[in-house]
Amino acid sequence: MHDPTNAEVAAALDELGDLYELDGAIIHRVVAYRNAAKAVRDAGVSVVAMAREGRATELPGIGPTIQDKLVALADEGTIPAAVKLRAKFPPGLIEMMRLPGLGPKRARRLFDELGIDSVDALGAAAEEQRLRLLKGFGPKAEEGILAAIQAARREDHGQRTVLDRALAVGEALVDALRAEPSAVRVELAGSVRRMSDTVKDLDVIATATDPQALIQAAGSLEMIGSASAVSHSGARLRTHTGLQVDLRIVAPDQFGNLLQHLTGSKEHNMALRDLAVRKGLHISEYGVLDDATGQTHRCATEEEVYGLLGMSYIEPELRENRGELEAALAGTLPDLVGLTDLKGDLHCHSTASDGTASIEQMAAAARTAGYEYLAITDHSATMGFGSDVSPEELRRQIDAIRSSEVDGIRLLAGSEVNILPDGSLDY
DNA sequence: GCCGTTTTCGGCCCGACTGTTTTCAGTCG
Repeated sequence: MHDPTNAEVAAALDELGDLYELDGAIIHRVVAYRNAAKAVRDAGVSVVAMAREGRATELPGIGPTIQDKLVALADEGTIPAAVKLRAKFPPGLIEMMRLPGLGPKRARRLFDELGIDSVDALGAAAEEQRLRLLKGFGPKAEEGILAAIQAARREDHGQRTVLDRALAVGEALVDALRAEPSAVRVELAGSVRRMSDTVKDLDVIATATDPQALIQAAGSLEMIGSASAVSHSGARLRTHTGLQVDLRIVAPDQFGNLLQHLTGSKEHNMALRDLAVRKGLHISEYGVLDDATGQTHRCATEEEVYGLLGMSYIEPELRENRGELEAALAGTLPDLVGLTDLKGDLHCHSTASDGTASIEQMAAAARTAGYEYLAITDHSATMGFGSDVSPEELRRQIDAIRSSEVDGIRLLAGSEVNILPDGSLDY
């Protein structure tokens, strides 16, 4: 029997949180389990091993009670409280409460009062219009539930877009909006601004001399397929590529508040607000309310928002509540590696094998990017693809690379480059 | 259930929206 991994422990804590939520526990207790699950997921060492030594409480969000439950999970393979609750609530209930529009309270009432214990049973009951018998449920609820079930079955909900595709669409959209006469400032927010690996949708915020004109113009852009939820403050757009875009127009003196709010992450914002409350400040997308004066500070920039909390500016890429808030308070935020820090590329293929550009073209591109060196690493015949390169041809290519005349860039033959332990190059 | 340069008890992020209600609970981002 192996010790449960951190991922397994975290899943067990999340499940217990779900079960307690169905059981009607106060939300803070449920949140405590989810926080603990996150702490376990983020831990770099075995949390079960820590628990056995009584040290799991060293992790933020894990106290004596969860420490004990972790030991039980390690010793008995399960948490007794979870066993008890699983007997009370069928697994289908957890699936039901995950449907958009349903939550723990409503899922629980459907189970208690109508005996509905699975998504399938729920769908059947909605079809037969039996849900409206319940107080608080009406025709709209039945409609919404059926739509949610269909969406879940189609599995197109929860589908995410890889960053490079989302970023390309987002930057094109921002460029197009900036070209509108009514636009003053247009920026990407959300997970794409944090450079998350994948994103669910795009958030764009803007200031404008004529908000209505900009919203109208956005809906008629060539790349936009449809616009919905159009209001005085924004619109929901969908690109032809299928990506959803939430556009928000904001007053210039609140641009920083909204940009900070919509950039997230949710975890970062929750921790930031929690920290602010301890200082008597309340952060929202509209401003920062100071308990002491009753005044709400509107911030044109994010620097002002973080500054009010005594923090230096936090780069979007760091906003995941992984210690960046503490570092911003202590002034120990790291300098992020940026494109300008890249000194070269040690893996590229030319038209000599399966690349699409010549050595000279790539060297010129590398020089434009500010690189110091570029290693050409074309396939040899032993790789089994690309053109068949004999040892003689390889030698000729190395000579060609060495004799290529491109100013300001050092060209290396990949087969002859070694990276030394200290990171320097030997060739 | 966790946590504390406001507390060992009493708090725990903020606001909008929705459908169903006669003032709001539940859900969402």
